[in-house]
Amino acid sequence: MAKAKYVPQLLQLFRDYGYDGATLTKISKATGLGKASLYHHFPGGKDGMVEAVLDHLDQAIQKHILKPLQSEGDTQTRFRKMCDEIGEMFEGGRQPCVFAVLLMGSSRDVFHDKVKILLQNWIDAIADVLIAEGVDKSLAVERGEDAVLAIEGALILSQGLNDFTSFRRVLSRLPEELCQDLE
Amino acid sequence: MAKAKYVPQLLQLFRDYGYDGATLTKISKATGLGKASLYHHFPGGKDGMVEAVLDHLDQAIQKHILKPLQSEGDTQTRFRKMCDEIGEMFEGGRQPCVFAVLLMGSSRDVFHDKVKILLQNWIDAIADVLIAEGVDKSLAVERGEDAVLAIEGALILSQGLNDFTSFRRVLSRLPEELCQDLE
DNA sequence: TTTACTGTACCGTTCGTTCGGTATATAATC
DNA sequence: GATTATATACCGAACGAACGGTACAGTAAA
Repeated sequence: MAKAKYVPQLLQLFRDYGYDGATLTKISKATGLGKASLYHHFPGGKDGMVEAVLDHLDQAIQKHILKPLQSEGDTQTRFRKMCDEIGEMFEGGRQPCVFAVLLMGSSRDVFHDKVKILLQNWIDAIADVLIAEGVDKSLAVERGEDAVLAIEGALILSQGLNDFTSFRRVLSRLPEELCQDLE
Repeated sequence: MAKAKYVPQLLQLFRDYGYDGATLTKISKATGLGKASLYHHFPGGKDGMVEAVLDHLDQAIQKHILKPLQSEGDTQTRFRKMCDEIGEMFEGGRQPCVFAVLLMGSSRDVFHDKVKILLQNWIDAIADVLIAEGVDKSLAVERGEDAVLAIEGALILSQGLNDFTSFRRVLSRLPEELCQDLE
């Protein structure tokens, strides 16, 4: 499937222009595919393209976030690994989160359910690590939420201010914060 | 000026649908004003409406955030007041932040500068309080950034999960966090 | 009689989508 | 081996609908 070639380009377009702003003309120009050809690869149209992007992201999260969390070694080191990967995924804060993009604007109603699941998975993955370390479940979930929330907020602030130090700061202190009061 | 009547409705429309999604047809329907009337009140068209909303927000921030911060009384109590106001402004996490909305999508290039200034003002207002309490300037700015960042992130997470507890949690612990290590 | 406002009809443009059809390559049939 | 089918990849042109925006005559109020 040649989809693998186009999905990353679609991801970039939706990050740059949002759902409404990423017009088929822009997509056509960026991918080099005619509009009709786009509908050959993505019969679901524009919405289908977003679905493909979200599926791709689901796998990317599993690979770059869940896997580091479930690897061997010290807990804080594993969180460190996750944060390193996140730093790369968002290019040091220069790239917005597609989840946030899709939640803002007219695309919210259509993709809210899928985004919710992906966010939930992310939070749960962090919480599960803490639970395995003996942290109370509700506290572990709270810390998972706080972690994701800090990352999302840091992305918005970094892009809003055109200054990416806050994103780096959040990522660098996150492992320690997550592990506070551990055994 | 009858603008005062329409600007809050515009704010709501942009929050709900984003810049691209808030079409003139929707705006016309929601305000009860025909297109011609809209252009009479907002000669700048859609962009002019956003400008009006941002100006309105600038005043609202001064009234509901800067004023509580500069009032009399205990520092932590003043932060508490600010957080209460913020809780109301975003209806407990149910309303997205227009800044974030405008930063996502095709409207980013047009309004980025204005949004940046408003975010900066907000951060500075928090930092100034801490500086007046003897906190080192760079640390004070960091804390201001962390506060705004947590609020923005909590809004995204709350709306993404359809669960507003994280927003409330962030607001409730923020005053104490901001005041840590204060004499 | 001027000014503030509005309804209607319309402009050109762009939106997402679809149709009809053309290459090219592989597979099946003779 | 030559000849059909079948599937995949791709595109130009056009579709109706909706977009942001405007021209203008008309009404209401001062």
